[in-house]
Amino acid sequence: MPEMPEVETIARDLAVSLVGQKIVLVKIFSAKIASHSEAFFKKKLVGRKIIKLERRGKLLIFSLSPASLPAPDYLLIHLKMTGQLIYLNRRAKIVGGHSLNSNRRTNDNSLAAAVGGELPNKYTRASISFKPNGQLFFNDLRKFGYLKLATGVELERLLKNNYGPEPLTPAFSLPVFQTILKNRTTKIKALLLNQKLIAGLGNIYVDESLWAARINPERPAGSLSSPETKKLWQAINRIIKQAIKERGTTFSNYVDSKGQSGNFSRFLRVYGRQGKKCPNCRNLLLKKKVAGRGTHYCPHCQK
DNA sequence: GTGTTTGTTATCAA
DNA sequence: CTTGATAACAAACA
Repeated sequence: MPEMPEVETIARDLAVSLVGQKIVLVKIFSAKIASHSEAFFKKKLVGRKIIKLERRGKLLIFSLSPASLPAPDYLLIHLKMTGQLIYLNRRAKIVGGHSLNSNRRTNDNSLAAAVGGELPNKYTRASISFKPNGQLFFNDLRKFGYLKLATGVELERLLKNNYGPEPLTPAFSLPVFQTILKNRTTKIKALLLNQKLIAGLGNIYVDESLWAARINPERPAGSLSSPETKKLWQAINRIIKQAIKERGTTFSNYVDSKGQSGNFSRFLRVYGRQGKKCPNCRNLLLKKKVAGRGTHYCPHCQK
């Protein structure tokens, strides 16, 4: 489940590999994940260079060099739940067998299928080939993710309407966070997952942040005291910062653009740990559905 | 066959 | 208009 730290890791790594490279071929294997036909993607992308790669929330934004024809200026890629972007720095097709992901620690078979062998594989929904070298594979078991072409105007509107301030930026100051929570009756967990209010958090980091701040996920957002709000704000920033440093969390099938797992899994305190002892108070951690999502928490110390 | 996994959006209600 | 709650989506697994 790529959230902000995972997408940030992918964006940083791919920027090193792809910026300055020219797109020479685009293949769409599953029409569902693409905003346009393969022919249209080819027409708009082939011959253009990647000049910048950014992330906003969980969205990857590839800036394309200008074309002479009116054309989309941006390629947007969203990984949603099970999307992966794997970059292979090679000219020709891989001849299967070798493993990209040597230190895999997951029992998810889709991961093994995705990066353990030949690419493209059965979950590869699109691929982009570059000059002078390399191929980017978009794998997505569940086909929730997408590739989308957008003009500058479209991108601007999309970001403005759907993405709130994000952790670790000046826009996400404590006063801004306080304003976001003020007078809201929705559960704090639902609020933190809402990308229009705060961009980048997902189920893992929300559960971890609420535990770190000792706040129950079902508390009405507006009911947090001033000290609680500050504690939660600090927890979010600290956890996201550390998760980026550790190159994200691999829980089910996340891998980075080289097929490697994220290291933050070692630092998870509540996510996926239901039935185990709370690291703070030693009581049992529980899991229940909150805001439609599996929610991990300690009923004893999260009030 | 049933329930579960989640990022995001559609839909409905107030 | 805003806000909030819930279902739906896809595919695989226990």
